[in-house]
Amino acid sequence: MTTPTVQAPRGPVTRKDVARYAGVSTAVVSYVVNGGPKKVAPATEAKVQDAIRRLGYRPNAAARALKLGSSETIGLVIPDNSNPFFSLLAHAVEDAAAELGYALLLTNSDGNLAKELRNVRNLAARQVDGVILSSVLMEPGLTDLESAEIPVVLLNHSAEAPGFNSVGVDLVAGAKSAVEHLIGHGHTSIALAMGTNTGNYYDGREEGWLQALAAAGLPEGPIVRTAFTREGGYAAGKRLLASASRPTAIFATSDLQAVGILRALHEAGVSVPGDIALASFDGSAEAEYSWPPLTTVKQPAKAMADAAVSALIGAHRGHESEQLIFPAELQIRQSCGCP
Amino acid sequence: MTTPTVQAPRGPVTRKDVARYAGVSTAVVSYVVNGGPKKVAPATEAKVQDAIRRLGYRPNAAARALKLGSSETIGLVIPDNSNPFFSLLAHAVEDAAAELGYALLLTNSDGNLAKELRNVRNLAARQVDGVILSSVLMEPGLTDLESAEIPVVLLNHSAEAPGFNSVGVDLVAGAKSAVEHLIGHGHTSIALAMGTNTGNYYDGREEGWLQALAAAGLPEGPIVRTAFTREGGYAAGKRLLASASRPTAIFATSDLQAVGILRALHEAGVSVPGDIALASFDGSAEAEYSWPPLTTVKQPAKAMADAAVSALIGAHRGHESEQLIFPAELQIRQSCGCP
DNA sequence: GTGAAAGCGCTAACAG
DNA sequence: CTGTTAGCGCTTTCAC
Repeated sequence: MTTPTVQAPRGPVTRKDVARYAGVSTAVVSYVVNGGPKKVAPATEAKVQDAIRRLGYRPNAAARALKLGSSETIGLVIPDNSNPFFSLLAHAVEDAAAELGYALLLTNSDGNLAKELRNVRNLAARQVDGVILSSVLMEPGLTDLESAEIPVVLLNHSAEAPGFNSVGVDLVAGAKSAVEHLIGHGHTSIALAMGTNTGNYYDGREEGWLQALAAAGLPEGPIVRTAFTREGGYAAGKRLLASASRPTAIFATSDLQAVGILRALHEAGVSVPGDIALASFDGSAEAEYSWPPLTTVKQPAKAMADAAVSALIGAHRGHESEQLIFPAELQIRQSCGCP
Repeated sequence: MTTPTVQAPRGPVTRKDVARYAGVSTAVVSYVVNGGPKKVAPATEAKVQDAIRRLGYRPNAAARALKLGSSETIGLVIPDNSNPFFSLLAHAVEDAAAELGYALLLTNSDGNLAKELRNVRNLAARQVDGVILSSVLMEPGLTDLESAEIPVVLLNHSAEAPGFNSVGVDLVAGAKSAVEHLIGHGHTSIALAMGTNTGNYYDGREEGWLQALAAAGLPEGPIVRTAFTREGGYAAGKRLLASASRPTAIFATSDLQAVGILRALHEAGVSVPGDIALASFDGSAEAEYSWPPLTTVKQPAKAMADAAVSALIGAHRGHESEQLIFPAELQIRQSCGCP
């Protein structure tokens, strides 16, 4: 029998078991597990490491969190991770958090204010070290986080939000560039398929569309307001097609809506971009594979996620809150009329 | 001054503060917070509730987790939540978990075995109460979870996995039904665009395709093996188009691949379903909005997620492991040739 | 370089 | 019905 007599410790093995096995104190085990704060003699360290391996010891995160007051976990609240843009964002947030050793508690609010509030509250109760919130509201109610002194950053938030850290995208400039591009193709009647937010605040994309039109001396095209979904876009497309003043181009405020519009257009036998040109916003992967591929304003999801996470983790009490706005870049494909 | 003298407790307020404020013991606070295990006089309860509200008390989840040995959290490991099917699944899992009061720690493995392992390990260390794993492997290495006695269920896992709880879909029957449908349209040369797993085990969808062909006395069409992505499908489409024996129909093992194939077909000017018919697998929302809309085998994501969560939460030690296989239903749209 | 011990916030026996 | 208290597993100060 070469195997040492490891009496299988009943139940999970704790730091105490390791200490006993290695013949040291529990403190020493802590020192080697955490690489500090005290130095340990190489020989002792080896003994401990060996004990850890043999016993299959895994530190208890809950105990650690209790002691340290930090769970090394952050919470993410997004409207819907089935939306390609948000799933991309969520993935990027997870990566950025993991990089720093944080795990991600994901919650969907389904665009529902009550659910958003519930999720935030729940996250606060779970001692997360911070919350990244993509709110349906312009000024989310964050009393729970505030009273728990949990840092927040608003993600995908492009409006003013004094007092909050936020990261968003330049909606106005992004939308403007898309509409200008459509204008460059010779269009003079450009509709807007505007997504409706629960919060119902004024959206920069509408402003950008307006500005581009005005700058070119063009009249306001028709606006149809609809959900930020494929279904919403589909409905918008049909309405636009039926309207007396049928536009020759459409700017949609999300790729998902554009995909819906595309379907409506195809069903009606109108050719894109021949009869009606189309551009949208988000730059999700789906936009690249629609037919025709969508010209879209691409949001730098990865960069935004990184910024949100580091703003959150770096957000030490007393920091000035800052509002980061990233530029969005027009990604030209074929739906606009480019070859 | 009508406001009672609430000396703002420095730092987070604990159960002790509440007890002091309400003039009761900490145990009583516990009883009212948890609704048990002891009864509390209504008057006392009211006092405590009031104290809780006034002080803004929120129980510390870490302490609770430490004491109870349960974090009320489950971990989910999926290949990629940017894949519409997985993002749908993740959303469904989150809903099902939330229903039972559990939060969801989300991790992506990016189809990468090392990352999958790392994520599982990390989740185990975080004292999750269970892990739902959509592994790249047929028989994932779960030593970390086993030694930590953390229950697992394999999700989206349709192969045999003795000893594990698993929930999956009937790949063979699903694929077969799609291919049979294509055969019903008169096709005799039906290609397979087969997704490649890292695990590289035999996939039931290939089997289903084969069976349908054999049952109809048809020769095996060409197979092209490619990634489970839009890009993979695109490459597959081009290869199929270029091959000497160009098929008249294609069965793709995922919607994403079908979307890629669609792009290749459109670019080549071949009409769908006129020149080449197409059917795929998953039933994601994206399939409904492609052009033409995809006939696809729909996986019951919601039901699968529910089953996985209840198998996990209900998974008491000693339970027999069971393997749930859900039927997948053919969703007929236009890409197959139906009007 | 190592160990003893206090205590993080909470639950639930046990005692009154 | 309410209070006292031990202890969950861990970190870290303080003493040796």
